[in-house]
Amino acid sequence: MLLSHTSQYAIQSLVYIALHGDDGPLLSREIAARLGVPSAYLAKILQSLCKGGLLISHRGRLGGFSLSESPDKMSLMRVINITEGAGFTKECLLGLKVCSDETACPMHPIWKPIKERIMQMMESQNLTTVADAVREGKYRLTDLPGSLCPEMETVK
Amino acid sequence: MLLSHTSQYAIQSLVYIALHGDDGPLLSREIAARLGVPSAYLAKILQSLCKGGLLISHRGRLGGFSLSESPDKMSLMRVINITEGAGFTKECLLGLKVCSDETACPMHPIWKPIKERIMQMMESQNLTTVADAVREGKYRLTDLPGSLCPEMETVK
DNA sequence: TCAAAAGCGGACATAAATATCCTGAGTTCT
DNA sequence: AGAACTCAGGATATTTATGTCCGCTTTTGA
Repeated sequence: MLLSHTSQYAIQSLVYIALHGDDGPLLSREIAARLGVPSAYLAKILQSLCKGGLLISHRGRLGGFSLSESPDKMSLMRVINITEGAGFTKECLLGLKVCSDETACPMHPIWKPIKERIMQMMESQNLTTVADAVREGKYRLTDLPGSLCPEMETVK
Repeated sequence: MLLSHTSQYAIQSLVYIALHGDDGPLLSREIAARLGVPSAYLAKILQSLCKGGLLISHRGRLGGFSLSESPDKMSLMRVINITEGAGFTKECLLGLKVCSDETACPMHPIWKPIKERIMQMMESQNLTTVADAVREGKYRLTDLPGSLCPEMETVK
């Protein structure tokens, strides 16, 4: 509801790369398979994350995608800004064209603090904090059994 | 982002009816014009709100739509349940198939309290509280100038 | 009784998000 | 150099949400 599939796939992929990308680039195809997400579509998303400066792509043999910088420098807000567009932070609950503090919709005073908390969460959470939560073992990234175990057989 | 256009139109319409529906049913066409929303589309939405039990429709001359019960008994959650479907309260931030307290996604512990607050807001706010906020004059329902003034000339 | 008014509901149209396909360009290993 | 591999990116397809159209039924007032 809050995030599009595109954003969800993007976050999942980046966290996956943060977890498993230490010894070289990861294949788009492999990431898609691990996350159980359409491969060709994910390829487009990874492309846009490259343009957005979060990923670096490598072509040819041993190619793939790797993070452009330290994962703890990449907040979820940076990801969302790329995948949802910059308007994300400005939208009104009731969909009014203009809804600022001055000309507010009737939900504004109730919605505003909640929205701020959402933004704060997106700013404070980054690829490392999420990846750590996964590594702890308490939380999952995907539905696929063992999808986060490096010892699982390689995707063909 | 959080709510679809359909839900936004639905809430706006219901509040409009709560504000102006005291002396008889209101026309779908008039509501749409006041809110600046596509008329034929809104008609469908009002229809589904009838099926959902929030509105009563009246055909023929002097027909239109009126609330089925007291506006303070209609929480926004009731509206959203009709327009977004029941899954709304269960969705995961990262889009995982199953994301409960037991098998949680990595965002779960951060997202859960925020989500609960959103639900709480939707439960506690009802057509009367929102309508009152509009009546106070501090907040708007629409972008149309004077859209909430009954003395504005009738929509033809 | 009849015409006008209003919602009903099915069919259709458009737009945006999601998903797929294919060819080309860059890279690496032999 | 050549073969195998991988991303780039344009074209296309599918799905879902949104939006439109029109003939039908119901209701009311002249």
